[in-house]
Amino acid sequence: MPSVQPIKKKTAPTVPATPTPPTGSVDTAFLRTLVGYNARRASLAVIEVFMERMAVYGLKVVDFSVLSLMAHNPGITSRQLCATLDVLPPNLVGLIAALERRGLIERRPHPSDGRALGLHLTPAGMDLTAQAEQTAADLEMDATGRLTAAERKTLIRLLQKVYSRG
Amino acid sequence: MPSVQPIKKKTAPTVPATPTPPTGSVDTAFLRTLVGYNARRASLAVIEVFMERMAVYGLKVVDFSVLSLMAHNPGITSRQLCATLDVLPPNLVGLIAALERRGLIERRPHPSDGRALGLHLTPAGMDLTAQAEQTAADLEMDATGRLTAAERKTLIRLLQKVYSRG
DNA sequence: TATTGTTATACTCTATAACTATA
DNA sequence: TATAGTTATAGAGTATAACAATA
Repeated sequence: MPSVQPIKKKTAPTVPATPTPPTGSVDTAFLRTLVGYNARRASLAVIEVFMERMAVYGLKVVDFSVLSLMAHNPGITSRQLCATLDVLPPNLVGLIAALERRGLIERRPHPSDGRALGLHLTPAGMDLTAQAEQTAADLEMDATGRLTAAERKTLIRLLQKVYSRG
Repeated sequence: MPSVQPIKKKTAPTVPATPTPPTGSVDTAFLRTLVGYNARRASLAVIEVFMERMAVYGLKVVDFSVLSLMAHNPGITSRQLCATLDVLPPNLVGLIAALERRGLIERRPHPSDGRALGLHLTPAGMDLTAQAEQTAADLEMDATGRLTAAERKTLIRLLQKVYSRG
C-alpha cells in the first residue's frame, strides 16, 4: 500500500508533549521554522490592512497595483501589466474595463503596435492614484508598526532577494 | 548628443521617463517600496516551490499545515485548526474528510467534550507527515537559496514580528 | 444561550481553451 | 507563425446562513 521509504530521519524538534491540547494552546513551533509559512502569514496580515484602506477609494489590491504601474509607466500595455504582476490576461480584462468605466483610465491605440492598446490615467485617475499611493505609504508604518525603520528596510531587502529572478 | 527639446507643448504628468515603455522594462520602483507587495511576491515564490514538492505526497499547502499541526498536537480539534490557520470551519470539513478517506488520520470522540472530535494521525499518516516535514525543511534551502543562514533567520524573525498579534 | 461540526450555497480568485486582428 | 486582447468557462479558494448535537 503506502510502501514508504524506510528512511526514518529525525523529525522536527519536538516540544514538551501535551497529549490533548486544551483550548487555545496549539504548538506551531515547526510551521514557524518555515519561511513560506511566515511569509504567507505576514503578507496576509499586511494586505488585510491594505485592503481596508484601499476600500475607501473603491480599489482592491490589484487595482491599486495596476493604477500605480500606469502612473509610473504611461502607455503601458495589458500584456506588460500581466507579466509584471503575474496576472493572467483574461483576468485583467474585467479589471481594466471597470477602471475605464469609472473614468480613471483611458485606452489609446498603441503608437507602434496596432494590436496593443496603451493605457493612460485620466486626470481623475492621476488624482485618485496619487491619493492611494500616499495612503499606501502611510500605511507602511501602521501595518509594520512593530518594526524599526532599519528593520523594515532589511525586511524588504531580504524579501526581494527571495523572489527576484536571477 | 544634443538633447535639445525645442518645444514642449505640454508638461509631462509626473515621470519624465519613456512615454511608451518597450517590452519588458517596467518601472516597479514604487511598488517595491511597499512591505505588502514584497511580502506577497516572496510568499508566492516560496509557496510555488512548496506546492510542487508537496504534490509528490498528494498534499496541498493547507493539507501539510493540518497534518503537521496534528503531528505536534495529537487530539487537536477542527476548531483549533481553524483558529490556528485562519481557515473557516466549513472549508475544513472536506479537507479533513479527504485525509480520513486516505487513511492518514482518525477522528475519535473527544475525552472531555462530547461535541468535539479529537484528530489523530494513523501510523501511515505519521510516516507521510514525517517525510513531508523533512521535504519542507530541505526545501527551505532551495526556495531561499539566495539568503545566507543568518539572513534566513533574520527574515523569519522580522516576518513573525509583523504578523504576531499583540 | 453558546459552541462543535456540518450542509448548502454564493462569491471571489485563478486557470485553460479558443477566437480576432494584427505583426 | 506568433502575439495582444478578448470571450467563455472551469476550477480552486473563501465567505455567510442555518441546522443538530452537546455544553
